[in-house]
Amino acid sequence: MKMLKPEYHCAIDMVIEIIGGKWKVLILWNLNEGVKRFNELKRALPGITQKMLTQQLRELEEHGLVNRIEYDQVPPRVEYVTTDLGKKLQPTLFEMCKWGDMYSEDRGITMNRCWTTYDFMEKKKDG
Amino acid sequence: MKMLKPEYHCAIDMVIEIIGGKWKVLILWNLNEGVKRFNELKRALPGITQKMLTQQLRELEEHGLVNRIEYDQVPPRVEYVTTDLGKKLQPTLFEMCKWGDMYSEDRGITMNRCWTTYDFMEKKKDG
DNA sequence: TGTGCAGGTTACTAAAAAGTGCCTTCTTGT
DNA sequence: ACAAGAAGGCACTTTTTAGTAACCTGCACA
Repeated sequence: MKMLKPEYHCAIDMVIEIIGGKWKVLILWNLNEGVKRFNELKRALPGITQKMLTQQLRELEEHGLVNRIEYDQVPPRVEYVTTDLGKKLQPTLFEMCKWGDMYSEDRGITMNRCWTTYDFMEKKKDG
Repeated sequence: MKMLKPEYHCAIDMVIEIIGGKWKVLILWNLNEGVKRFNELKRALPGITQKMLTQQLRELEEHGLVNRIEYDQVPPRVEYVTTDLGKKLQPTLFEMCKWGDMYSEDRGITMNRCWTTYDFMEKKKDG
């Protein structure tokens, strides 16, 4: 399991380590819509393997960005939810998204979007 | 050399790839103060190897965040400067820094700082 | 004559991150 | 009797990143 080291160059490096995993942003994006179950997330992330989803969720949990809620049922029921710390990351992701949008337009890069600047605008309007 | 793939999950993933190298943020931080020569950067980044500095600078250049200016002299003189695209990244880095500061305080993590929220405030005041 | 400096390159190695495939537990449905 | 679904675990391989060490050019200086 990836641990945050006690020493970083600076806060930005730390942030990159926290949200820099292969699937982290995508998971946060999905959980942003609301609470989700394991297999629900799995279906929402085409191409992710069971192992990677578990691993990334565990890391997000360890870093305090998501909560894992286990219900004592059979068959098991586990739900994932973003924490307050995770919600507070939104403005940061928004800025990254804004720059990324500008950058990719400038350089003619296309991509499968998840978050767009527009999504954030909508969210702001609703909130 | 690391190429940006034609396809990304989303803009945020792309941004992480662009600034996510081991020394990228530190280099940008240093170049933020103004133009620097190769060995000047090397001295400013204790622990970096020649190879890593060259490599990270090449990637930053390829991604359009810094410019490499080579003077035709002997001994060689090469200067590095952030581009407009690189300068536009500042608000993003500021947001990352802000969240990181809050996060590390919340979780009792200490670090060798480069950028701090304070630095950005000062910059804003001056500009 | 050879040492140093500026700004690299190349080949090789080690470590970290991601991906693959198969195993498990319990229960409901056919 | 057997499959499927939920939520993983474990061992192994591959790919990606980072680090080490040696080498190069061309001049200036002792």
